[in-house]
Amino acid sequence: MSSRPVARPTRRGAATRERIIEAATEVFARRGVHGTRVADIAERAGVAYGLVYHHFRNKEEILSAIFAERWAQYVAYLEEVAGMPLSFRERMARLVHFWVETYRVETDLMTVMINEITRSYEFLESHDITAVLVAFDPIERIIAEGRESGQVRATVDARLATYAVLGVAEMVLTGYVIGSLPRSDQGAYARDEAQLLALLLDGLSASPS
Amino acid sequence: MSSRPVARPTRRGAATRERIIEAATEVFARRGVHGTRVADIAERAGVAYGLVYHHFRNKEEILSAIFAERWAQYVAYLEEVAGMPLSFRERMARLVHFWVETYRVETDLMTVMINEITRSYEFLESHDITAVLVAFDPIERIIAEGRESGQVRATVDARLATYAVLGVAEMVLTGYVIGSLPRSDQGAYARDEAQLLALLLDGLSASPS
Amino acid sequence: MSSRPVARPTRRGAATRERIIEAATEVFARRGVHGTRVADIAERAGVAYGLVYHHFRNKEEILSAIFAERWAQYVAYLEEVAGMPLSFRERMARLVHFWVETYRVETDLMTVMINEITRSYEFLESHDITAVLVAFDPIERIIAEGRESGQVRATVDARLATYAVLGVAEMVLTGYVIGSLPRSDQGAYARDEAQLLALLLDGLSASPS
Amino acid sequence: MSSRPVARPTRRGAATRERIIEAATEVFARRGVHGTRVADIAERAGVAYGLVYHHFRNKEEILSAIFAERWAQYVAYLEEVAGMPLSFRERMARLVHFWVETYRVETDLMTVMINEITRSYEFLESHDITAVLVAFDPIERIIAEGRESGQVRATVDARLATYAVLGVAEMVLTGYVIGSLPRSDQGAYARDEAQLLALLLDGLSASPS
DNA sequence: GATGAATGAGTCTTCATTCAT
DNA sequence: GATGAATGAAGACTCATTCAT
Repeated sequence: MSSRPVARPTRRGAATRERIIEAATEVFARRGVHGTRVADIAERAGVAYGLVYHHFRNKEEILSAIFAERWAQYVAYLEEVAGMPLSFRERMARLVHFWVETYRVETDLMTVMINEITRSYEFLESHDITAVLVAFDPIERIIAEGRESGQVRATVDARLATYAVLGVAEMVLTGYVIGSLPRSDQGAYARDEAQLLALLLDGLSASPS
Repeated sequence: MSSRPVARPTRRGAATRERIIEAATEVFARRGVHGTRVADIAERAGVAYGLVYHHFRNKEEILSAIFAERWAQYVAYLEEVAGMPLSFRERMARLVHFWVETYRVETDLMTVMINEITRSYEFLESHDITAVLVAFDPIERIIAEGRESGQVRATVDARLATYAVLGVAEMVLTGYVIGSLPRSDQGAYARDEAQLLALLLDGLSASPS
Repeated sequence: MSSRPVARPTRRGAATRERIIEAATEVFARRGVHGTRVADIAERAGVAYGLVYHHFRNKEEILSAIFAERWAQYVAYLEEVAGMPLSFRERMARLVHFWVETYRVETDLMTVMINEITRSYEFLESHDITAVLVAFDPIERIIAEGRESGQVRATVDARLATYAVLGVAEMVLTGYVIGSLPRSDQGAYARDEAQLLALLLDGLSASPS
Repeated sequence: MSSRPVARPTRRGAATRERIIEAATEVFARRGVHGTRVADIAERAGVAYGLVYHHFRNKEEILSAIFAERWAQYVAYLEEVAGMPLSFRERMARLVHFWVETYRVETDLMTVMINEITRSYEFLESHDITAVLVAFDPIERIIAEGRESGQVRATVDARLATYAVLGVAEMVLTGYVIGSLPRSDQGAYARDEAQLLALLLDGLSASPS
C-alpha cells in the first residue's frame, strides 16, 4: 500500500531501534527466529510490541538489520587481519583469538549469525548470499597468500581449506554455546586457542605424511 | 488419552510410516521443523494429513523418529570404524569418505541431523543431549587411541580435536548443500576427500612449527 | 507457499461452503465488507472461524464467490428478458418487476451486489470490470432494439439510458433498504412498479416536449 | 476528557484543517472511509498524522465535517433552484447541469457524498438521517409543484420520482467516475445533459402510452 | 487404515489514538 | 501548533490437532 518509511530520525527513535535489535539478538539466539514471537522481542526490549512495527516492517527485517549492521563489522575485522603485514601463523593466531574472544563476549550475536544467517535456507534464499560469503574471502586470501609465500603447503585448496577453518571455529564455538564444551576459567580459552592454532597449522598427525 | 498406539505394525502401516519419515526429512531439510507444516509433510508423502497422526503423536515426534532411527545408524558406523583394526590415518580416511559420501547420497537426512538435531535448542532441550553427543565419542576415541599409539601428536586435546574434526566435516558439507562449494564431477569429491584428510592430519603449514 | 486447494469435494464441505456464503451475504449487507470480521461471518454461519479459511483463502474471496455465483444468475435473467419476443414496454415491465421482487426477496444479496460489487473501487480494481458490466449489456440491447423498432425515441442514447434505468432501479431499491421509502403492504410495491414503469417510459412531463 | 477544543480558529490552523479535509476527501473517494488510514490522510495533506488529532477528534469526525460543510452547500443549491421562479423543465435542466458539472469539477467530493454518506449504514446510523434526506426535499418539492401546476403528470408519486431522479443522476455520475462512461470532450457532457433531461421529462417511449 | 472437515489457540500485523517533546 | 514515538486493542490468518465418516 503506502510506503511507511519505518521511521527513526530522532535520537530516541534510534535508541529504541537499537534496543529492539539487541533484544532480538538475545531471543533469536535462544529460540531461533521461527521460535521467537515478536512479543518476546518487545517484552525483552521493554516496549509495546506495536512499536517493533514502527521500526521494522516485520520479524525478518529485524534479522536482516542484525545481519546488515553486524556482519559488516565482522567481515571488516577479517579484512583487517588479512591486510596486516604478518606471517601466516600470526594471522591465523589472530583469527582464532578473535573467534574465541568474540564468542565469549558476544555469544548471542555469534549464535544468531551462525544459526540464523549462515545456516538458514530461509535467510540465504531471501538475501544476497554473496553478502554472507564475503566473510569467506579474506580467509581464503590469507590462505592463498600463505601458499604463495611458501608458508602454506603448495597442495592446499584455499577455498576448501577456508571452509575447514571456519568449520573448526564454528563447531568449537557451538560446543561452548551448547555447554558440551564447558570452559569455566580464562586459561581454558587460552589453551583452546593454542590447540586450535596447532590443529589448523599442523594437523593431528604426530609426523607429516 | 496418551495411550493411543499411534504406530501399527501392519505391512501397509509400516510402509506409510516410512514414507512419512522420508517426506518429513525432505521438507525439514528445506524449511526447518518450525517452518514445516504437517500438511507439507503429508502432501509430500502423498497421504492425507490426518493420517500422519495415526503414526505419530505430533510433528516433533516425527523428528524424534528420524533421530532415533537414523542417528543410531550413523553412530553405529562411527563405532564400527573406531573398532576396526586400522591405523589412525586409515580410520580418518574412512570417516572423511563416509561423511562426503553420505552427504552426497543422503543430503536431506544430513541436513536435518545437523540443523534440527545437533543445532537445535528445542531438540536438545527436550531430548537427552547425551544421545546426540554419543556421535562424538567414537571420534574422540579414535583420536585418543591414535595419540596413545603415537600416531597423533601427544599434545592434542582429543575432545577439542573431535569438535574440530566434526566442524570441518559439517562446514564443507554445508558448502555442498548451499551450493557455495559446487561439485559437479565425481573426481571433485575424491579430491576433496584427499584435501580434507591432509588438512586434518597435517594442517595447513608447509613445515611443522 | 504451498497451494492449498481450499477444499470442498465432499457433500458436507459443499454445504458448509454454501452456509458461509449465505452468512457472509447477510453480514456484508449489514456492515459492508470492510466492517465485517471473519469471525462475524463464522458466527452467523455457526462454524468456527478457522473453517472459513478451509473454504476461502480470505475475506475478499468470499465476496468474489458471491459475485461469481450470483451475478451470473442475475445477468442470465436479464438476458432472458432481452431474448423474449415481447414489446419494449413488456420487457421493461418485466425488468422493473424483477428488480422490485428480487430486492424484496433477496434484499441482502442485492445490497451486497450494489454496494460491495457495483460500487466498490476495491472490488472493481481487483476484478475484471467487464464481468460486472455485462449486466448492462442486455438492457442496452433492449433499449437499442426498442429504438430500432420505433418503440423507443430515435434520439435516445442507449448506453446512457441504460445507466439511467439502472440508476432508477438502484436508488429506489436503496430507499427500500435504508427504510426511507417504507413499504408495508404488498400493494405498495405493485404501485411502485407501475410508477417506475411510467416514469421510465413516459417521463415526468405532463405533455411531451 | 472530551472537552479538548480540537479545532482552533487561527489563520494557519484553519488552513491546515481545510487541507486535511481536502486530503481526506481525496483518499476517502479512492479507498472508502474504512480503507483509509489516518496516516494516509495526513500524508496526502502533507502533515504529521498526530496533527490530524489537533483538528479532529477522530477519523469519523473528518467525514462528519465533510458532510457538515459540503452537504449544506449542496442542499442550499437545490433549495435555490426550488425557489427560482422557473418552469419545471427549466428547474430540471438546472439540476441536471448542476450534477454533471459538479461531478466533473468535484468528483471526489461527490463520490464521498454518495458512497460514504448517502450509502453508508455506518454514517446513517451515527448521524441524523434526516440531515441527509433534506437533499431529497427540494427535489420532491419541485416535482410536487410541477404536478400542481400541471407541468408534471398528475399521477406521478413525487417521492418515488425523487428517488428515480436522484438515481439517474447518481448512476450516470458513477459511470463517469468508474470510467465505464468515458467522456473526453466538453460536448459529450452537454449532450448527456440534454439526453438526461429528455429522459427524465419524456421517458424512453416513442409515443406516450 | 484413510480422509479431510472442523476447531480454536497462537501469532502476526495494522492502525487509531495518545502524549512527550 | 507540529511531530512522530509509543501504545495496545482489534482482527486477519495459520496450522497443529481432533474426530466423524
